[in-house]
Amino acid sequence: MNQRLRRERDRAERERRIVAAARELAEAEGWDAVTTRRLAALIEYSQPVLYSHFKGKDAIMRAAALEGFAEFTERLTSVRSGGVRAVAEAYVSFADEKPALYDAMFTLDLDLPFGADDTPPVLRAGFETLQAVLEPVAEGLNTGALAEVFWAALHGLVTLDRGRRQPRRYREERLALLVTRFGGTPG
Amino acid sequence: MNQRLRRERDRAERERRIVAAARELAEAEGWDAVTTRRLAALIEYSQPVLYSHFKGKDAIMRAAALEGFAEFTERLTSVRSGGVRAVAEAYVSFADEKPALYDAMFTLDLDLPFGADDTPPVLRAGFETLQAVLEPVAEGLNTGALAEVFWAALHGLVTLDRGRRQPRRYREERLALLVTRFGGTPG
DNA sequence: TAGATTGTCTAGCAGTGCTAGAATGGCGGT
DNA sequence: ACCGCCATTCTAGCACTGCTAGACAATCTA
Repeated sequence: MNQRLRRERDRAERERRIVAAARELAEAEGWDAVTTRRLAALIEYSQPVLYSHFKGKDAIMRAAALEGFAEFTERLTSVRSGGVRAVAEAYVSFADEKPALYDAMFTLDLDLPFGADDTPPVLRAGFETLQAVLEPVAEGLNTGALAEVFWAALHGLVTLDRGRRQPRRYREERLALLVTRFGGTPG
Repeated sequence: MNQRLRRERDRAERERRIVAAARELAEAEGWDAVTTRRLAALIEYSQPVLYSHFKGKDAIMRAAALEGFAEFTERLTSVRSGGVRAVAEAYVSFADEKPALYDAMFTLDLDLPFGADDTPPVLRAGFETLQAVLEPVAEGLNTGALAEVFWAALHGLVTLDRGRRQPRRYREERLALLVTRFGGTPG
C-alpha cells in the first residue's frame, strides 16, 4: 500500500506549493494581494483545499514566515566571521531582497511564538548569531540586551526606510554609523 | 446669511468627530475594527457621509496620523531640555500610550508625504527635536544621519516590543543602553 | 409659494475570509 | 468485474469589507 505514501507525498508537495505561491505573490504585489481565491487559482485547486492544509490565511503567512526565519538564520550565520558589520549588512540586504517575507517575520501581527519558553529554535537562531557577534565588544554589558538594541536599530532602519520615512540619501551612512556605535569597524 | 457659516462650522465639527471616533475605536480594538460602517454608526450618520469628508478610509487614517504628529512633536519638544534620555523616554511612552496612533504614523502604509520637499512641517518637527538634542554629542559626525539612526533604534524598540518579539524583561535596560550609546547620561 | 440646489440615505456592487453540504473520485471486499 | 464505502474536492453561499449610484428629503433663492 505505498499508494498511501504517494498520496501523503502529493499532499505535502501541494502544501509546499501553497506557501511558495503565497510568498511569490506577496513579494510581487504585497500581502494584500494574497487572497485565498488567487492562491487557489495559482495551485489550480479550489479555495477550500487551502483550509485542509492550513487553518486560515494567517496560518499560511505563518508558514511563510517560518521559512523566512530559516533562510534568514542561514544568511546571518554564513557571514558571522565577518563580525558586526558583515552581519548588519546581511540583515539589511535580506530585508531588502525579500521585503514581504521580512514583514511577515517582523512586522505583521501573526502570533508567532516569540519570547516564550516554547519558542522554536528557528526563531531564536538568528538572534543568537547577532548576540554572538556582539559578545566580543560587549565589555561587561548585558550582551542579551545589547543584542536586542542592535537588532531593534536594524529593524528600525529597515522599516522606516521601506516606508520612505527616512531619506534615501544617508542610507549607507546610517548603517555605517550604527555599526561603529556598536563596536564594529566601519565599512 | 451666517447660516452658511454655521453650516460650515457644523461640517467641520462633524469631520472632527469622525477622526476622533476613528482614533478611539483604533486604540480600543485596533485599526482592523475601524470600519466605515462602525464609524458611521458612531457619528450617527450614514456611511456615505464619510466620503463627503474624506476620499476613503485611508484618508481618515491619514488625518488621524497628522493629529498624532502634532501631539508627538508637542510631547518631544516639551522635554527637550532634559536631553537625550528625556526625549527617548518621551518617544517610547508616547508609543506606549497611543499604540494605534503610533502605528498610523510610523508603521502603516498610508502614503504620508515624508521625505519629499513638500513634507509638511508637522511631520518634520518631531525629528528636528531629536536632531537638536543630539547635536551637542555629535562630535563632528553627520548630525542628520545620527538622528535618523537614533530614531530608527527607538522605532525598532517600540515595534519589536509591541509584537512581543523582544522579552519584556530587559525593556528598561534596552532603552538605557541605547541612550548611553548615543551620548546621553543613563537613567 | 414654486423651483432649484444642497445634503443625506437606501440599496447595491465587487471583493474578502471562511464553511456547509453536495458531488466526485478511487479504494477495498466480494 | 462489480458494488458500496470513504476520503477528497468542489459548488454555492454566508457575513463582512470599502465604496458608490441614484432616489429621496430638506433647505435656500427668488
